[in-house]
Parts: sequence; C-alpha cells; structure tokens
Amino acid sequence: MSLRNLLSNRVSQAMQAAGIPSECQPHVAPSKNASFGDYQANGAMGAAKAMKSNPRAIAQSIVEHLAIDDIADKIEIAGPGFINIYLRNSWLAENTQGLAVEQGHHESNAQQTIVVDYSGPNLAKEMHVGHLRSTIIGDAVVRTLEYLGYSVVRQNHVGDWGTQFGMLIAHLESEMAKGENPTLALKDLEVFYQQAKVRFDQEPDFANTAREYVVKLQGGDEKILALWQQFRDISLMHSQEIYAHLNVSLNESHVRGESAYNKDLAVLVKELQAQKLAVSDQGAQVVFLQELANKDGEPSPVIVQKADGGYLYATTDLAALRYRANSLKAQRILYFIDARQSLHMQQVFTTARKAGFVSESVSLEHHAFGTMMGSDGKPFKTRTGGTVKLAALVAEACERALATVKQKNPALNEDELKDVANKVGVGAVKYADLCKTRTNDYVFNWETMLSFEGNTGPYLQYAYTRIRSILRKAEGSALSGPIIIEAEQEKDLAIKLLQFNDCAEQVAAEALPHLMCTYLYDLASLFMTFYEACPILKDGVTEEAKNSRLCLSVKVSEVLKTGLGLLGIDVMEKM
RNA sequence: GCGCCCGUAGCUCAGCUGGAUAGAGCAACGGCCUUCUAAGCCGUGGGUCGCAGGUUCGAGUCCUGCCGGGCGCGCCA
Repeated sequence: MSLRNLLSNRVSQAMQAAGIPSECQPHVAPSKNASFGDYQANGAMGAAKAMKSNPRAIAQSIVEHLAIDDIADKIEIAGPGFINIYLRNSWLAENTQGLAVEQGHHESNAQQTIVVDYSGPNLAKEMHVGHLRSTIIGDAVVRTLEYLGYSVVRQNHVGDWGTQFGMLIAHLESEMAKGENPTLALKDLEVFYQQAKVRFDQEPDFANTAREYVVKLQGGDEKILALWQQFRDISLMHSQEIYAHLNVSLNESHVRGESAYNKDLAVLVKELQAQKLAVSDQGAQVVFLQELANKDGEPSPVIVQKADGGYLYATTDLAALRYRANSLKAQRILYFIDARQSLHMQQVFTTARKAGFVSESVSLEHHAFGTMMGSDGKPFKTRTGGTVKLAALVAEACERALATVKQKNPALNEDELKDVANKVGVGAVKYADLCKTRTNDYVFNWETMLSFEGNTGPYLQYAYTRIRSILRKAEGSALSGPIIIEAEQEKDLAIKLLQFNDCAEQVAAEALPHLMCTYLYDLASLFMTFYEACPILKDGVTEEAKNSRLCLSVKVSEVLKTGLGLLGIDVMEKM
C-alpha cells in the first residue's frame, strides 16, 4: 500500500461516513508548503460544489469522521476548506524501517499481461540517435512494470523486411563470392549500405538482381532467404552489442520483426475487404476512417495494400497488433514511437478496433516522444551534418566520463576507473534523456549531462557512493535501526522514502519515467541535506541516533539503487 | 488549408490529473573543507507563466480566439 493510497482511502472512508456522494474524490496530495502540513486533502471544496454546501462545514464533517490517529498527530482545516495532515513521527519511523523495495510487490498484477513495443531499429542500417529515446524510455517503463509485478512481454519490432533488403543481400552475395567473410563485410553497416546504394544507382545489372531478390525473398526462395538470414543475424548482433553497452534489457528472444508478419498480410487485407472496411481506390486497398475525418467530413485514408500489390507498414502494424492482442493475450499494449507517427498510430488503433482485431477492453497506448535536438535547436547531427551513431555516442560519453572521473578521484585503479567511467557515461546519457518530459523535444548537451552537478545521473550515482562509503565505515554497527525520527530533515527523508511506490505506480500508469528522475533527485537532495544536518559517525552522536541514521541511510541507498535500476542505470560502490 | 504537440527566470527544465506565496538545476553573487567523498551543503538576486477574453470560491493547469515555433496530413518506414 502506497502512502498516498493509504491516506486517500482513509479520507474516502471519512467522506462516505459524512454522507458525501461517492463520486467525490478525496484529492490527497503532498503539501507544497511545510506550513500546510505533510499531506493535504482538497476534496472538501469539490464536494461542497457538488452538494451546493459550505466547503468549510464539509471539511469539518470529514475531519470529524476521519479515523487517522495512528498515522497523523495533527489535522487542521485551513483556507476555504483544505484539510492539512501532519504525519506522526513514530508511524513514519516504523513504516520506513519496514520499507522493502528490493523485491517486487503486488502479486495480483501478475495476472495482467502488458506488451511493450520499443526500440525497433531498422536492420538495414546501424542504430543511430533516432533510436535512443524509444529504447531508453521503453526499457525504463518495462523495468518499472516488471518491478510492480506485471507480466511484461517485450516486442522489438525490428525493420527486417522490405525492398532495401534486396539490394543489401545482392551486395552481400557478391562480396561473399569474392571470398569476403560476411561478418567482416558487415562490420560497418553504414558503409555497407552506402556501397550497396551506389551500386544500385549506378549498375543496372546489380539493380535488376536486387529487384529480383526482393521478389524471391517474399516468395520464400531458400537461397535468398539464407542470405537474408545471414544479414539479419549479423545486424541483430550489432544491435545486441549496443543494448549490452547501454544496459538495455532487450535480447534476441524479444525480437519479432516485420518479417514475422509477412505471411499474415494478404489474409489480413482479405479480411478487411470482407468486412467492407478496405475498399479499392485508385488501384490501392484503402480503409477510410470516418472517425478521424477532418472538418469537411473527409475520412482519413489508410492504405493497406499498394496498387502494385505490395504492403505497407500500416498492414504490418495491424498484423502485429492482432498478434499481441490474440496470441500474446495483452491487456495493455504500449508503443514507444516518435511523436511524428501519432496519426499513423491512431489510424492503426482505430482500424484494428473497427475490424475487431482487438477488443475494447484492451488498452492501446501510443506513448509518443519528441526529437533529440542539437544546441542549434535543430535535430541532433554530427559536426558534418551526418547521423550520430549510437555506438559512437555511447563511446564518447564513456570517454568524457573517464576523463572527469580520473581527475576527480585519482585514487581509483585502472579496472575501477574503467567500470566507473562506463557506468557514469551510460548513466549520464540515459538520465539526460529520461529526466525530461517524454512528449517534448529535448536539447542534447554533453556539458549539461556530464557536468556532475544538479539533476544528473552522475549526481545520483555520487549520492549513492557517498552513502555506501558511510556504511563501509560503519562496519560492525547495527544497520537495522530502530529508526527514530526527531529532526525535520529526518522526517522529510522518511516521507520521501515512503513515496517511492507511489512514484513507481505513476510511472507505470502514465509511462513517464521523468517522474522517477524527479523523485530520485529530490530524495538524493534530501539525503544530502540530512547528511549535513544530522551527523552519523561523528563524535557526540548517541548510539541510538547513530543506529537510526545508519538505518535511514541504508533505506535511502536501497531506494536509490532500485530506482536507478528501474531507469536502467547502474550504481557502484566508489567513484 | 486541416490536425497533433509546444510556448513558465538569461539558459535547460519541473509544476502530481483546478488548489494556498509558481519551483529546481546551470549561469551570477555571498558564505561553509585539518570535517561521515566539496562531484557536496547553506544563503541572495532573478517571473505581466506567449497575448486577450471566458468558466468559478480559486487558472501556469480547463474553454474560445489570436501571435509565435515544431511536426504530420494516400501508395517510404
């Protein structure tokens, strides 16, 4: 039970007992200002409006029916009808001590299957910054959902099908004919793609072979399929290397690419036609959606089959959606895809619902995100205007981190240094992305993310190592408390700790990892304040205070580690 | 033209589903290291929340209209 839910329930019960209609919400939230208590319930005003009554009288009535003495030691009514709740230190101490965040909870959530579609790189090319946000944000949400106990199915909808593969495997074949090792030939996918493209544009024979191979590939020709498989395997290996380096939880078993739906497409279009949803228009098969019509009443067209018989990504996405709902039995399907595809996603969702591919009870959610911008306010590119490869980005982050860490802490040996630099570099890149509101564009800046100051990944990692350092020094002391809360800083810290589950639940419900970032930064800041104000191992601290503060520190370290873990960011003992 | 997203301190961003006096970080300025890691802490200055109306006890948040920016809108993915 989360703190907010607990208080909400108590206030709801009081509202019910006070005869307030059940549709009125308690509106319990942490108070912004310390003079308004720790939590406030603002439901009295809304209830007063609904009941056409006096809000202060309603608040008074709620307070009279409120059974909360165990949790709170003071309740007051203020302003037009705010109910301010002051939490009891002894209750906070006891519950903080019992806080267990390292194992998941909510067994009942396991019954709900949630499919998450994220990353989805195009296997024809190397992964670039355009794939970063989907990969990182999706992974953070996936980890949070799993932490809360949901049955999560990852789906990496890779681009492993389409006309460009004819060109690529034709080029691969000729390279292999020259005795080239395929793994070596595909060492740099970007270069390989360029070479194939040049030949396609300049050599008519090659272009013909490429087109022929597309047809053969789709026709299931064994020799061509084998070549395609080889290309696909090597390209997937490249992606997997990036995932490993970025500490992303995706592996080969999560890959279900466009090719997996190839055989479903013709059937799917036939079904849409049979339902009279897809109709012939200028030679193409089109679904017209009145639901998404413009002001003039013109329906929104979705092409599911081209005039030449080929299929499009809407068709594949529909097939994937049906697979996820029917075969994977998803109750929620989350898509982490660029905001520019909002219309497309809406079209796919609407079509799928109309065609009965998914029932109304399944929640279809497109969690869009903005573009990564350079400091010039334009999409992030290299100095020469090229696409920034993900591998290069991660490498540079770790290099920059290495230089800084080396300078900050010369005491680390080579192995420690390398490990710390990797975790700091990767953490910095991920945190910088995750801490911004998902829906907005965001400005990429090396200095900001690696400045090691303020709301950054390294600051949080540092906060963790600092606590770990204290705990090492306290070896032999009791780390189990009991926790005693006296100082204001201890109380603030305890309340924050007890809000961790609220935060995780909100991240899971709204797919907004930046809420976790804000939470962890607040927690780390509160710890630093506590650390300055409340000595732990210094002379003159009583044994009781020392044990209590050590226990509090242990809890903070556990929450930081778990919370950063949900973001896909590692911590370390020293830095 | 239509649709979606955005506009908050000099810069980068929060603002918890309408709540009390709009908050952080960076940058600027002033304090705190023989000190549990100063990658830190404490403090100061900095705002017509794009503009104008509306809804109500109460609006950065909801509605309408403008201004400004980004993106999308039938055979690419």
